[in-house]
Parts: sequence; C-alpha cells; structure tokens
Amino acid sequence: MQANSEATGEAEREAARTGVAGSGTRGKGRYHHGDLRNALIRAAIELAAEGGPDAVVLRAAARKVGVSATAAYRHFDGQTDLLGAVKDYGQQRLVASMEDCGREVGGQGPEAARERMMALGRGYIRFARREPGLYRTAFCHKALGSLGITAEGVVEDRGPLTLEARSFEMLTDTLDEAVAVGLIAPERRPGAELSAWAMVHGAAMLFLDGPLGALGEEQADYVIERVVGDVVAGLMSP
Amino acid sequence: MQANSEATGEAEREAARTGVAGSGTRGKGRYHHGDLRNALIRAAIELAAEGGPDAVVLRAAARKVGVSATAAYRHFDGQTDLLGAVKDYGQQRLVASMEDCGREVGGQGPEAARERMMALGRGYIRFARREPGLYRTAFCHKALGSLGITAEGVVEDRGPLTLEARSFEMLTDTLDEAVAVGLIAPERRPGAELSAWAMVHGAAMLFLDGPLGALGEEQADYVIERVVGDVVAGLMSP
DNA sequence: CCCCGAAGTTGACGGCGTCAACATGCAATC
DNA sequence: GATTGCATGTTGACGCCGTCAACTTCGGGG
Repeated sequence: MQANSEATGEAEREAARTGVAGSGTRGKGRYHHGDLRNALIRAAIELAAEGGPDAVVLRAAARKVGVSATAAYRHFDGQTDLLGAVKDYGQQRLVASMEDCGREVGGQGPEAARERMMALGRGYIRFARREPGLYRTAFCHKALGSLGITAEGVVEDRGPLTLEARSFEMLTDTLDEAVAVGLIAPERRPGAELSAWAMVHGAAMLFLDGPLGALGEEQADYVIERVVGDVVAGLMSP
Repeated sequence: MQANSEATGEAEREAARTGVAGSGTRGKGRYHHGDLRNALIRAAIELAAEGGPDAVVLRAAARKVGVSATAAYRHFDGQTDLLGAVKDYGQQRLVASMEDCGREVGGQGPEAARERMMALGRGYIRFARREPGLYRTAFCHKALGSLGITAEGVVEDRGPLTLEARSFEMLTDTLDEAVAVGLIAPERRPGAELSAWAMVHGAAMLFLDGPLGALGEEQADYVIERVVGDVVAGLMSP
C-alpha cells in the first residue's frame, strides 16, 4: 500500500510532466506541478473517503501527489484548510445525492409533496451509507468549510452560497411546498426543518456508528422509510 | 497552561506521595502511584470534557498525573483503550442525565407516558449541551467501549451490561409503557426506538455543530420541546 | 530475609503539522 | 531575446504524538 501510494504519486507527477492531467494547465516541467491545489484536494478526498476526516493527513496527500509536504502550504493555510476543502466537496456530493432522489418524484399535490420529503431523506441517508468517510468529513466540526465561522463573525466566504445552507434550503423549500399544498398545518411549519434535519442526521449516525451498521440494502431502505415516515407523520399531525 | 499542566501533575503526584488522593490505596512512596489507572482516566476525562475525543492525548494525560507517558501502558492497551474508558464514563453520565430528567415525572396513564418520553429526550439533549466534549467522546466511533466490537464478534465485555445498551434500554422501556397505556398503537411500536433515538441524537448534533449552537438556554429548551414533541406525535399518529 | 514480578522510567523510532531558508523556472519587462 | 521577479516547490529542522524495548524500583509472599 505504501508502494501503491508512491506509485500513485509518480503517476500523478508523470501526468503533470507530460501535460496529460485532466485539469492541469500546461505544466510539462517536473518542478512545477501546474495544478497542485486541485491535485491535493483530489488526494485528500480519496483519503477522506477511505478513512474519514482523521485520515485526511496533509503529508499523506502530498505523498500521493508526489510532492513535498510543505508544498501544500503554498495553496492551503494548513491541514485544517485542506480538510475544509474536502468538507465542501462532501457537502456538494450530499446535495447531489438529495437532488438525484428528489428528481425521481414529480407531480403536485399532497401526495407528491409527501413523496418529495421522503425522497430527500432517502437521498440524505443513502449518501451517508454509500460514502461514510465523505459524509463524516462533510459534518466534521473542526475544518472550516467555505463559510468559516469562528467565535464571532464570518471569516471568509469563497462560494456564492454556503453549501451547508444549500442542502438545508432544499429541505425548507420542500417543507414550504408541503404547507402550501395542505399537507402540513401552517402553525406547525416554524421549526419543522429542525425536526426533519435532526431525524435524518441522527438516522445516518445510527447507520454509521450505531446498531444499524450491519443492515443490508433492503432492510436499510425499510428503516429509512420508517424513520422518514415517522417524522413526516409527526409534522402532519394536528 | 503548560506550567498549569505541570503544576497539576505535581499536585497529583504529591497527593499520591502523601496518600491524600481520594481513591488512592496506600501509595505514600513516590515511585509507585497506587491508583494510576483511575488517575489517568480522570485526567483523560478532563481532557475530553475540554476538547472532545481528539484532545484525549495519552501523553497529556500522563503529564497531568505527573507520570511518564509509557507508564500508561501498564494499565491500558494504548491510547484507544484509554479513550474507550472515557467513552464509557461519558455514556454513564448520559444515562444519569436521562434518569435525572425522567425521575421528575411520576404518575401513570397516557399523559404521564408522554411526559416521560419528553423527559428522556430532554435529558439526552441537555447532557449533550452541557458536556459537549464528553458527549462527543461517548459517541466517538473509534475507541472501543466496554463492549468492543470489531469486524466480527465481541472482543471483550468488561461490565455487567453495555452502557450504550443501558440508555437505549431506558428508551425502549418508556416506549413499551407508551404502548401499554394506549399512547402509541402497537403496530407502530416495532422500530419506534430508531426514530426516537435518531431524532434526539440528530438534534444534539444540531446543537453542537449545527445552526442551533448559539441558542440560549430558554430558546434551546423550546426547540427541544418542539423536536421531541414532533417525534412523539409521529409515533402517536394513526 | 530475599527475591521476583508488577509498576514506572529512560531512550529511541517513525509519523505528524508547521516554520524558515533555499532552489527553480515561467512570464513580464527592457 | 536576455534579465529578472515572484510564485511555486524543496530541504532541514523543531516539537508533538503513539508506541516499543530495555532498564530500575519497590513491596509483598516464599
């Protein structure tokens, strides 16, 4: 595996040398990589996917790319910053998974709205199950994401919209629709996203760390339906 | 702070020397501590309480106690094992918090059962809010607890009952009561603990890492009532 | 009384994040 | 087209971490 790592590094470096790298600019020389930032992020994503946030080791990522450890400091503030980039990627993938599941259900009316809520939860939990390392990294509390928040105030904002907010927004939109269509009583609307979010996030944790980890795809889907169904039922109740 | 650490270490060691330590045996000599295992656990608990599972650093715990780092290996398999001990402690405290809140509500009948479920959720989330470091450590997925589970089979079982199971048991008991008393329909019972557990765990995470972190005690309590109320409502629905 | 094994120590190794000082080479300037 | 400047990488070092091997100390059972 060490050999494997090194091989990957050499391959990456060779790609840079010959200018074959997908998103490399024109780097044919061997000293300058050409697209080191993205290469490091890709390597870090692999590490995170395999071992979660704790596996995102700066030196390991540099090794994978075939570059010295300190080279990373030209593109990141440090390990935390690199981890933050992976976090952003994970949240992006989570949003994509939710969108994939949400797209499958069309139509309008109460039943469609209910189905859309179920689909969102399904997409969320499925991503957590399929990419546990990335999911954990996406919700790693160290590691500032694109929106860095410290004790007081925003530190930096790299993207047009916080990714964390993006998935949350999908949820609020669907809840709004559920109210508009008469599925959820308006007086039950405020705070509803908290319950829904807590439920899916908690369920995901039960799958990753808790007693649900050993379940197969089929049983897992049943549990997901049950859990998401419960929270929807709770929101619908008088 | 380094000086502080050292001072604490010296104090601890002095206590051992003079035999004043609370649970120390008869260790008046300076070479043998007398109760190092528990002293290390206490130190590690402090670290966890202040900085979460990542702060449980073996060398730091040893330093606090005033002992060489490798001394810990006479009492623990390694850092993971020490972390596991803290994890057990955290789960114990969680159970205590749930019991405290649960004890406050007496009586029988549907309303009492509902109140008891609410109380359990309150105790859970309150503990997470009051002791975020310990809570995170209690649910840290690395760190084998008293019941160590690896790929296949149980590794060791130090306690009479898994602590993780203990808090889970409180929940199932309360749900059983809710069914017996007619609050929850029997056909809705199987799997209900999953929804309840997921909801409180997810809510706790929203408080610790998510957008609910900045809330004051009063607003937090409101959110807790809302969230726990939603899951109970979901379980009660036809 | 002795001595043996449990409990702690020192020293070392490799890996980590990070900093300072140095090397390289692309690109804009004259 | 040669010169030079600055972004980009490299080497070496520091202090921290977890862990192992070998040595030292001590207290209780023959």
